[in-house]
Order: sequence, then structure tokens, then C-alpha cells
Amino acid sequence: MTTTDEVRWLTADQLHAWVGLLAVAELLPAALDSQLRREANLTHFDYQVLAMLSEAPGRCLRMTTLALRTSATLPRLSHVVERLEARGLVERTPNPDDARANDAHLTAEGWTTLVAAAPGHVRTARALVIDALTDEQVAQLEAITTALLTRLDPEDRLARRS
Amino acid sequence: MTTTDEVRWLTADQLHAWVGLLAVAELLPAALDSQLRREANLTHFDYQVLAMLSEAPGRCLRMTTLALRTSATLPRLSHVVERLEARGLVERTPNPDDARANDAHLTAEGWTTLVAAAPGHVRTARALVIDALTDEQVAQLEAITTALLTRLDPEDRLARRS
DNA sequence: AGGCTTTTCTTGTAGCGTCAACCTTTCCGG
DNA sequence: CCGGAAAGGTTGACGCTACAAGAAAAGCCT
Repeated sequence: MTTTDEVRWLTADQLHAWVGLLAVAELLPAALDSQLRREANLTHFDYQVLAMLSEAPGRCLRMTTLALRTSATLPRLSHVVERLEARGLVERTPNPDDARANDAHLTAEGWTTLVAAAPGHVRTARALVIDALTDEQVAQLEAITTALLTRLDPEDRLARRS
Repeated sequence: MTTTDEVRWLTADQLHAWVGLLAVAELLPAALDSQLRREANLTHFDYQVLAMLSEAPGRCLRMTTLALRTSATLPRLSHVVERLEARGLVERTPNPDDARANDAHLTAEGWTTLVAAAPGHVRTARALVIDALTDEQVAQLEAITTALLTRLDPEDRLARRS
């Protein structure tokens, strides 16, 4: 895999931005997990699953669609939904149109759990990210993440609800 | 923990930036792990450990210092170094000045492993992040991550080599 | 010096994610 | 139709991380 090309090392500015991004990518998920574990006994990924279901029509999505919306692999989602189902927050039912597919839908208890967890989560999002930036920086961040996702997620599988 | 204050929900712009950042924080570490696993049989965290040691004077750091430099908990580092030591990439020796402390230092084999892995890693960093952004955006990203780290890492434990 | 706290690091366990293998069902070419 | 390939999910095993507990040395206070 080592081409004969010379390596183009990073400049000091580029290195700073790179190291900063790595640190954020390392610390942010841990911080979100920690807060949600404490206050709602949920993983951040659990929360995302419940949130995506809550926004879907009928609060119901096929497993594959849900996996794409949450940027997760199918085995991972399968395991997580299995646990959420054991806790009564989600239910799986066979899809009537396609016997291969399974529909995951949010239970009433899952809905109340999500509603109870949401305020604390949003507060954390503000405290750690949004309120630490100027409005201009928020706009810049949106443009930057969009650019990065074209590389990180070429098929653009992410939720584009608009 | 639910204060009586009303929740300040996110605006559409803020939500976009937030969701984008979450997706990046989810996908970037996975992509880096994947590339390094394939080409060098290293975790991205393994790589960071080796890289930090390589930059230290004498290619040697105390475990606690190394943990701070890599934003890791001490148990995590202890386990990782144990595996790296089993592979001959790192060695642990008791610190002569403080009998509680252990020094981790890079072996010759660890150095060659790191040197072999570095070009591919830098290429990935460019392909996924740096080359996807304009110079102006790189500067913006550096400012944004710096602002975020004051919240995510209040004690500012991260490497500040300058 | 004696005892208490703090620091430093290791260990063990439980939980979560990845990977490979597998089983169905559906699609599609001939 | 029928047989092979693809799509949709599940399962089990393995590896890594967090958390809690513990051991040992250093610092501190009197």
C-alpha cells in the first residue's frame, strides 16, 4: 500500500487542527455517554436509536433504515435493540410486506423514557458545544462537518430529513 | 437534576451542526481504527501511545503522564501497554525516583513499527479531513476545537508541547 | 515515629462493538 | 419455473473499555 510518492506531512496549523479534532472525537462521546448513563441509564447510542424512532412516521422503522440513520452496523443495532426490547422500550415485529425485514417501533414506555432524557441531553449539548461557540462558529462547524462527511460517509447514508 | 428552568431547544442551524459533529465523532475514530488495523495491526489508540512516546525525551514517559497525553483513563492505558509490551513494542520499568511509578518506553521494534505506520496514517488524515477542507476552514476548525476542549477538558490535561 | 490521606498503578469483571458465519427470503437471468 | 446471487437480520465468539476494588509507596500532620 506504500506508494512511491513522498509523504506530504502536515504543517503546524494543520497538525493543530487535526490533534484538536482527535481530542474532541475522543472526549465528546465519552462525555455524552457519561451524562446519559447517569441521568437516564441510556447509552448515547441508545438515545439516538430512541430519538430516530420517535421522529419516524408511526414511530417505527425497519432495522436497516434505522442502522443507516444512526451510522451503525447492522449487528451492532441488532444487539442494542435486543437489549432495549428486553427493557420494554422498543418492540420488533416482522414486516408485513417483506418477510426478511423487521420493524422496530417505540413503545409508550420508550417514548416517556426519551422525553424524560431529552432536556438533560440538550442541556449537555449546549454546555459542551453550542454555547461554547459563537453563532458564526456554529455555521462554520456545520459547513466543515458537511465537507468531512462526504469523505467519511461517501454513500451519504446519514439522515437527511429535509 | 431537572431544574425548573425551561429547556432551550436547538435552532435548526444549531441542530444541523450538532448532528454533523456527532456523525463525525462517530465515524472518524472507526475509520482511523480500520485503516491502522489493516495496514499496521494497531488500534488508533495504540498508535497514539507509540506516537506520544516517540516524541518524549528518551522515548520514555511515566504511565500517568502518558495517560494524560492520550486523554485516556489509567486502567485503559495499563491494559493497552500490557498488550503492547507482550508484542515487544513497549517496555515498562520501575521509576528509580518514585517506587510507585512505572516508566513506559518505546523499544526499537516499537519505533520501527511506528515509523512504518506513520505514512499511511498521515495519508488517511489528509484524505478524510485535511484535504477535504480549505485552508480557511482548517484554521476555523482549530479555533473551534480549542473552544470545545475548554469545556470537554476543563483541566486542560492535553498535550501542549509548545 | 505512628497513622491517615493521597498518589500511582494493576487487576478482575461486566458491558458493548466488531467480525465472521449463518439462516431466510427475495430478486433475477435463462 | 428454477437455481444462483443478493438483501435482510440474527447469533456467537473475541477484543477492547469502563468501573470498582485493591495493593503499595509517598506525603503529611502531630
